[in-house]
Amino acid sequence: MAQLDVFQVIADPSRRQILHLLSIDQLPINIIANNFEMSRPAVSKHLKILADSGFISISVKGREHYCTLNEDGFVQLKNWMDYYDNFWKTKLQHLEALMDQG
Amino acid sequence: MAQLDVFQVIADPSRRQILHLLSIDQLPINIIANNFEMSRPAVSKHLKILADSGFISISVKGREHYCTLNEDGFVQLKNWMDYYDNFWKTKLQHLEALMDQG
DNA sequence: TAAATAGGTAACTTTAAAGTTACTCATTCA
DNA sequence: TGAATGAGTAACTTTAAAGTTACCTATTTA
Repeated sequence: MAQLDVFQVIADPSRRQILHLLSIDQLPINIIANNFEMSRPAVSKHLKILADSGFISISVKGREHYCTLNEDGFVQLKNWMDYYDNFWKTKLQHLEALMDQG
Repeated sequence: MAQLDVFQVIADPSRRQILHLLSIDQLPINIIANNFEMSRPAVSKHLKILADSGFISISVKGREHYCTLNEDGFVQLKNWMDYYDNFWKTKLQHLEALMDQG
């Protein structure tokens, strides 16, 4: 399967909403689906994408599949963010250095 | 115009590559376009999207349009990231608290 | 001032993503 | 054990995004 792009994964508002739900509590798939207008199979697809890209884990308990947040996907995003965080921090420090000189 | 979703904006690999280029130096549009296989109008569209969503600023110098990174777009992403950073930090602290008890 | 350079935009095509319905399997419970 | 519940998946449709080409304007320079 083609490696999923984490940026592509969180581009979808529904998927971000799912992540937010799961940041409050772990939930079985039907409960998640109840929070959306769209059909359960649609939610199911989103969950598969989130699982394949490392944002959630799914554990089967009887006939229920519980979803939990998984740090892996977030780490990839954070690495990207950190680069630009550092860019802006460095820029600010540079400005401060100029101020000190002046 | 419909408000642009910053997550949607950075979902495109070309746009992220543009941001990376601009983290090294500010550049006029043609120079940016030279770094890509795609046509200049395609790059131009990406730049408009990046500008409209607050990731870059464009300043006209004669017939050249210089592109620079703009912090606004990044801040929106960072706010989102911080929520989940906090989620994982809190979770770790909770685990540590359990360890201390046990 | 004509040619070259820098860039915007409209019209169109292609493609992939997100949704749907219909079907299937597995588990639970009455 | 049959009905209900929880969930996966295949086949299809629709839509929006990303790219293209063609054409236009503005600025610079020879």
